[in-house]
Amino acid sequence: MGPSGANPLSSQPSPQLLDELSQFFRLLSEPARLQLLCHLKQGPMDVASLIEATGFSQSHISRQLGQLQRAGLVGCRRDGVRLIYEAEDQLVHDLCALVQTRLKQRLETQLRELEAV
Amino acid sequence: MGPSGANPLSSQPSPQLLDELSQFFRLLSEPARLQLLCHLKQGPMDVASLIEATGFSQSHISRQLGQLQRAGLVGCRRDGVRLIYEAEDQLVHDLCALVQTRLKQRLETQLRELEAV
DNA sequence: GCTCTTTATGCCTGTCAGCGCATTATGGGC
DNA sequence: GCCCATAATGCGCTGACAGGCATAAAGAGC
Repeated sequence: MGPSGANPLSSQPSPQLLDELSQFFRLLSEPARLQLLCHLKQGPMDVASLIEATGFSQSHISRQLGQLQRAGLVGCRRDGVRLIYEAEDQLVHDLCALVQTRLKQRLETQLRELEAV
Repeated sequence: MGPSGANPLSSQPSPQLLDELSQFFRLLSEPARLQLLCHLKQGPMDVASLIEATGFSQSHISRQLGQLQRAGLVGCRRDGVRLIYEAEDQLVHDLCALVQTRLKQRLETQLRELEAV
């Protein structure tokens, strides 16, 4: 492909794209949010359960869920007086799996190098 | 699979894993680092070129490259007096491509919803 | 309508990391 | 050996954001 190829990341991506990508990754860079996503992956949960499961304050949970919702990673519906949140995107799980595999490989490599000495 | 299944992300991941995952994503949550990675994807580059390409200070570039190197995302070799850095991991590109596809889908969905009104 | 529960938000503080400047350390070339 | 170019680090400033507390908003049930 040429120097101005259409393939997005082959040439230098625009600052906007860089920003959006980094903002997305930023969402996943916080253990608390990742934890919420992991809990929601088990199935829809109401806020009270998330508070109990994580130990965070209600305001904190609410803010983090708000961020995740604005990014489209979670959705919510009402059940009576409660809000039931649920994960809406398989992508996060896939990303985590990829990264986890890599972390594992890296550790194994380091282990082998240690043994080689 | 059972409640304590071996499949890592199906049950609740350990705090350590959560931390490592989030730390990895944190690396990608900074436009400057993402930009460096994108430049290096084009091929190995020396630091001076990276400084010129990005406009960041030498100290900043050095620090960011240090972080990326410790994470194994870039490597470097000497060429005379200069250090030539290069991307060492395809994973970042794959992750960015996945996220970019999702961002695109999301925008298209929003567009359709607007048109539907 | 009012009340009570649940969720969202305003405010505050502490912490952390980006970023540049100035300096030090490192390593090639003479 | 010394000098010079290049990269790394100490320092300080600043902005962003996590996180809790207190309060406001929203909505179900009466």
